[in-house]
Amino acid sequence: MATVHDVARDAGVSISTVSRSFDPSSKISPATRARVLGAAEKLGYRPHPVARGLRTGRTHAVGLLVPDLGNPFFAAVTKAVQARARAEGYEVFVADSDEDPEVEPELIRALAIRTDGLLLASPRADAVSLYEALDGVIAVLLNRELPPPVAAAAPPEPSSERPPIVPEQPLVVSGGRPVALDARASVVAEGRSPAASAVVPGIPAITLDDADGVAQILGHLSALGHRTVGIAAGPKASWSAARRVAGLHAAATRWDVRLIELGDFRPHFAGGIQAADHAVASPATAVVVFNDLMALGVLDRLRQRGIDVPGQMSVIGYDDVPLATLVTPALTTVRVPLDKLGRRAVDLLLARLSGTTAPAGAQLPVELVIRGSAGSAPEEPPGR
Amino acid sequence: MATVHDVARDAGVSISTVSRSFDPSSKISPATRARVLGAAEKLGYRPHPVARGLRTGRTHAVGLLVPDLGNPFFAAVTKAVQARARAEGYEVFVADSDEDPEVEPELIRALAIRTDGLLLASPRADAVSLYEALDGVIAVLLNRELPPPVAAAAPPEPSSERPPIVPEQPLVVSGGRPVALDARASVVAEGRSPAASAVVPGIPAITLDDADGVAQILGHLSALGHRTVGIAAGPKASWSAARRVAGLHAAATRWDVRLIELGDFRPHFAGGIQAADHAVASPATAVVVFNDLMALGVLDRLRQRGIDVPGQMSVIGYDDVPLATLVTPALTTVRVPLDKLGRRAVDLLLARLSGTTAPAGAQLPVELVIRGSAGSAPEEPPGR
DNA sequence: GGCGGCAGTGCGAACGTTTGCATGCTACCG
DNA sequence: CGGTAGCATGCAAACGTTCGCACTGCCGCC
Repeated sequence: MATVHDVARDAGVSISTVSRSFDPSSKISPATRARVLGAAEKLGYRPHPVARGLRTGRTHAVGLLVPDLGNPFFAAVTKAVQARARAEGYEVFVADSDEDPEVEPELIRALAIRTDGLLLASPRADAVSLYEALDGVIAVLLNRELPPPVAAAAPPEPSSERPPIVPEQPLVVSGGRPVALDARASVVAEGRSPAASAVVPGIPAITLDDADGVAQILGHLSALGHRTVGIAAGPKASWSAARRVAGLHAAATRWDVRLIELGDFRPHFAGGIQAADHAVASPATAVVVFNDLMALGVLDRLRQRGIDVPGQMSVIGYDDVPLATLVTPALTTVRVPLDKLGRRAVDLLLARLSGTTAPAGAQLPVELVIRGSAGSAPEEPPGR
Repeated sequence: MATVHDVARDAGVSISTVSRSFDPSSKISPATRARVLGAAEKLGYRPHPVARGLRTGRTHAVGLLVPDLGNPFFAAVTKAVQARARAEGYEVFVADSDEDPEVEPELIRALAIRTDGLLLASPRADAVSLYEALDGVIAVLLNRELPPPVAAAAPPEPSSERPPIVPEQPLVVSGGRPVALDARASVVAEGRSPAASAVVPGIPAITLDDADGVAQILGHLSALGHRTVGIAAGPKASWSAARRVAGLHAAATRWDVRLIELGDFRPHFAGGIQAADHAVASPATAVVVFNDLMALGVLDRLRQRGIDVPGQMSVIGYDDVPLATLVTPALTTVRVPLDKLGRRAVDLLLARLSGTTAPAGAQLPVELVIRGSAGSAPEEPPGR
C-alpha cells in the first residue's frame, strides 16, 4: 500500500503537502494540488483510515446494535443505517445481541472503543446498565427513549433492583447528575400526538409516534364495531412494546373498547402462533399484534384452525414489512418509516459528532394502512 | 480514556511492561503482571484498537459483504458471522450491496482498507471485477466459487466483455497468473457429491452442495410421480442460482424428468408471485424454487388463485428459513446449515490471517426436509 | 571468585497520519 | 528601495501501541 511518503516523493513535495492536498479547506496552490492528486491517483494511494484515526481521534466508523438481525424490522433499519452512513463517509460495525439484554453492555463497550459513536436500535437492557455502558460515548437511540438516571435526592429504593423498562412520563429532573450528552433541548415533533412536543431529557432518540399508531388502530377497530380487542404484546424488555400497550389503554377509554392483554410473546412468527391461540381462547373479536412478523404467525395459525380472517377475527400488525402486502389476506398494519428512522438516526449522530447543535431527537409519524386483515366485527359474539 | 502511560505510572513500571503484561506469551514476572493488571482494572484501561492496529497492521476487524440483509438467508449468515467473529475477538463491518453488482467493487475496497480480511457472501459481481477489487486482500467466499482468471495463453476473446457468471467445471489451470492467495489445496469435501473432492483453485470458498441438494429435490419429486417440473430460478447474477439450474439438468436426465425453465426472478416474495403465474401457465405439476422467500410467494399466489398445494401443484423451496415451518402447508425445502456456513467462513478467514495452512475451502452438505408443500403428482395432467 | 547466561525490565523507534509552527518567498505599499 | 503582510510549503511532534534491542541483576557453574 502506498503511503503519503510515496506520493510525496513522486510529486516532489513534503508529506504535509500531500496530506493537505486531500483537505479541501487547506490552502494549497492549485498546481501543487493537481500534481499531488495526480501522483496519488497513479500510485493508487488511499489515506490509511487507521493511521488517520489514531492522529485525529476519529475512526469514521459508527456502531450499530440491534436485538435481532433476523427480524425484518431491524434488517431494514440496518440497511438504511448502513447506506446513509456510507454515503457520509462512515463505515458501520454491526452487533446483534440476539435479544439478550445481558450482553448489550459488553457489546456497547466493544463497539464504542472502535467507533466515533453508537446507534442503539431498541436496546433491551435496563436504563442503569445502558447509562453505565454509555458513559462517555456519543450515542443515539432508535425506537427507544432513555430518561436520565433519577436524582440521588429522590427517595432511593433500598434494593439494588434495576428499574424495569416502562415508558415513563417525561420527567422533570430536579437534581440528577448532568447527562454527558447535554441533550435537553426539546424534541422535534413530527407526529400528531400532542405529547410529542414534551421535553424528553436523556440520550437523543429517534422514535415513532406509537401513541398515535395505536390510537389509529383502535379507532379503526372501533369504527368497525369491535368492542373487545386482544393485545398480543412484544417482549417485556421492549420499550416500544410497553409503550404501545400503554397507548392502547389510553385510547381504549376514549373509544369505549375493552382491552384484553393476551400476554408477552417473542417478536417472531412463532410468538404469533402462540398469541393466536390465546386470542381464540378469549372473547376478543380482534387482536392487535406487536409486530408484523408475529401478526403473520397469528394469521397462519388462525387459518390453520379454520378461523376466517377478517370474518371471525380481525388482525392488525405493526411495521408494514414487505411481506405484509403479499400474504392473504393482506395485513392491515401500521407503516413505520423504517428507512427514515435509520437515516435520521445517522444524521443525528453525525451532527452530534461534528459538534453542531443538533436536536435532542425526533418522533416520526406513523400511518395505519388498511388492507384486508381487519374487518367488521362479527354480528354475534364469537362462539368458539 | 486511560492509556498505557497511565497504567504504567500507576503500577510503577514502563509502558513496555504494561504492553507485555497483556500478551500471555510474553515473559513477565507474575508479581509485576498482577500489579499491572490490577492498575489497568482500576483505571478501566482497554488497549486502544486503533493504535494497536497502526502498530501491528492488524485491525482485528473483518468485513462482510452481502447482497441484501433483508433476505433471511443473509441475515442469518450475518448473525452467524458476527457471533463467531466476535467470539474470536474480531469485530465485523457489514456492507449491503442491495443486489447491485456494480457497487460491489467499491464496497470491497472500502471494507478492505479498514479490515484484516473480507467475507463475501454470494457476491454478484463478475469474476474480473472481483479479482481486480480483491487484489492483495485476503478473502473468503460464501456460497460462491471463483476460479482464477484464465491464463493469458488461452485463446483470448477479442471483446472486452466480462465473463458471465456460470458455474464451471473445476478447471485445471495451465499457466494462469498465480493467485495471490495460493489457495490450491483440494477442497475438503463434506457433501455427498463425488465432484466435491475435485480441485477448485481460486479464492477459498465455503459452498453448499447444491448438486446434491437439487438431486434430492428431483429424486423426491420423481418418486412422487412428477414428470414435468418447472424451475423458478434466482437472479442471473447469482452463482448458486446458475449452479442449481445446472444441477437440476444433470439430475433430470437421471430421473427422466422434463424440466421447464420458468425464468429468472428476484429472490424475494414478490419474485415468487411472478414465478407462480409462470408455473401455472406451464404444464408443470411441480415447481422448484430458488429460495424459500420466493417459494413463500409462490405458495401465497397459488392459494390466491385457488390452486391447491400440493394437490394440484407441488412446491419446493431452498434454504429452510424459519418461516418455512410455519406456513401452511409447511414448505418442503432444502436445509442449508446457515450458521455453520458463517462460522466456517470466519474460521477459514481467521486461519488464513494467522498464516496457518488452511484448507482451500469446504463444501457443506445439505438435506432435503420433507414437509407438506410437495405431494404426489395429480392423476391427470393439469387442465387449467 | 569470576564469568556466562538468562530472566525481567526499560528505551526508543516505528506504524501513517494530521497539524501547529516556522520559514521562505512574492508582492505590495509607503 | 526597504519593510512587511500573507501565502505556500516544510519540519517535527504527536496520537497509543508493539517490539527489537540493550541493559541490569542474579544465579549457578567451573
